[in-house]
Amino acid sequence: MRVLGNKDDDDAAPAASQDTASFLRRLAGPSIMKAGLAKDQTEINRIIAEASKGSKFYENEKRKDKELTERIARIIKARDDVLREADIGTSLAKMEVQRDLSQIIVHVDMDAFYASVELLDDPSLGDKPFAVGHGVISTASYAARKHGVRSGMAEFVARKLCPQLVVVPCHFSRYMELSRQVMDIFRRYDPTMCAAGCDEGYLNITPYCEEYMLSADDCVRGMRETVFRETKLTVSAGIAPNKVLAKICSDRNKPNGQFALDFTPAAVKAFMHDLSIRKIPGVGRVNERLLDSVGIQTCGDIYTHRATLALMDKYFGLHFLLQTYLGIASNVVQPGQREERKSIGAERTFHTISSKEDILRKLEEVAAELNEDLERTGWTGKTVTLKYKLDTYQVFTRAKSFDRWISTKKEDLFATGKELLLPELPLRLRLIGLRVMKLKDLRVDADKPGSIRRFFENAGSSPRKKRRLSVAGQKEPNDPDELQLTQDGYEDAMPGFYEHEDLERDGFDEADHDANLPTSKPTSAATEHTCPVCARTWATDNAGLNAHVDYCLSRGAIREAQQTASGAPGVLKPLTLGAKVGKRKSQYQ
DNA sequence: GCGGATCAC
DNA sequence: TATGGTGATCCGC
Repeated sequence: MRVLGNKDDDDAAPAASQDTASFLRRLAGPSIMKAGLAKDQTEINRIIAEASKGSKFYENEKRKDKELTERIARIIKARDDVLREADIGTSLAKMEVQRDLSQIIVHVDMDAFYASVELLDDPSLGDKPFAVGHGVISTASYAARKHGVRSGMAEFVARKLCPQLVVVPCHFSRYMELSRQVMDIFRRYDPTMCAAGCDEGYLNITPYCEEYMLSADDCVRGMRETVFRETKLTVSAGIAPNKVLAKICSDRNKPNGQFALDFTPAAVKAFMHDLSIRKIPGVGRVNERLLDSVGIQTCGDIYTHRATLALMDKYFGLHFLLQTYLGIASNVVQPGQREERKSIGAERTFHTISSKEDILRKLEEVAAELNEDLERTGWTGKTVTLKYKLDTYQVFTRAKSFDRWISTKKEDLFATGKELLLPELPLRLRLIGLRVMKLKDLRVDADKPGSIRRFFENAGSSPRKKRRLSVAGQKEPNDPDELQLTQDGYEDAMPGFYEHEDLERDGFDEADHDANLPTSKPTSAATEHTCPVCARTWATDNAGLNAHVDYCLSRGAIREAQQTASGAPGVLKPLTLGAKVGKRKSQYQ
């Protein structure tokens, strides 16, 4: 870099040099920025420099400017070193080479599953806004969603949003029964399909389409029609070259629709470019905020801010984000295996208790439940973890490991839990749980994967694939040069208390934030709607309304509803820097 | 190995 | 008045 005042150079007119310009500004003094609009500050600076030239003061200023210039150069070099090290261009090129478009992956997702089953069993629910759950909403009917009712929402909040809401209790055995029926249909199209919870799954329909000379779209349409014909349940589907894309696509034309991505790199990248980062599995509310803090809202922004991300790899996980930017992920579909289970536990929420007797009674109940589950499913383990939640909702865990397989007897589980809990007292508790980890399978002849019995036995578990193609003598799986696109993910989680959010078709996903405001243009079937949360009215369709309601709710409207209801101030959870984005083995590698 | 935190379903 | 249960993974220590 050039610095003003090289001996040979004094009479040159280096006005074009950035460094020179900055030195002239420096020389002009620290108050220059406050000087307001001088008529020609550059000319003034030149005159000042001319007047000072040769003085000790001038030489000292020149030295300090040189040092600053060098300091900046070191910083820039450090940045460039990091970027060179990260070598994003090469990384992207390597990833691109590994892109596999040969497999047709489908994500199938039942529409408002629990609610649809309830409607099936009680047609009188008709078009009424209703929800399934108790205390907390498991699933809202589409009519209820129009009022802003969402899964995971407290029932009292839901009633505030929709006073005429009908809430029916869960009938898990019915859901499991229909889930099994539907999964059996899916398996006709891919025998090794992977159930992901009771209401969704991943299929590889490449062999099926080939055998029956079907397009992917026709195959999936037929599959969805079959499900409806045999169960009267509707299912939405996404068709794409990998699981992450398929999952995002299945949300696109919900309910009772399907969406196929073109199987070309250009189409995939275009699809990703404007997609909200929040749509990426693994990016939840926290990571969304963290990424937003460095200017990333869409997957396209990943590339825009790649330098920042390279510098902050430790916090964000550059590899994961670059894969996301390119729309590259695993396309391996296979059923979850029993031996992949990592832990088994039981926990219960109750009204706040604080007496030692009450607390120990609850602990004992939880120990009894866990004992049942362990014995029924044939597991033991080496580590017992106690979990408790204070009446402030803060959660704590305490663990104890043994050098032997533990007894799964209720009394022994209770004793270990007690040992962990007593030192913590006194406490005001609203939840107690026990979990056993480092499992040992007591059933040597485990049921075959995909069997009905296995499905029910595993209820509540969510085994995830670790490393799929780890064949002895093969390439080291962690070789950074070897992109592991064969890594599996989204293995079958079993039914949770409620199904995940499933929004209606949107036109919201890839829109920017402004598009979530009532000023956004309606797509089709636009009529006058009023947001149940912010009370604004505008012309939109159901999808637009839902998108807006989600936006509203995500901006703290739930808290407001609570305050209105309880008169108590909402509690903002602190933002913490937790696990970095991605690096989820189940998804990418 | 432990505890906190995040995420999915 | 009032907000779930099960399981996985990652990080820092």
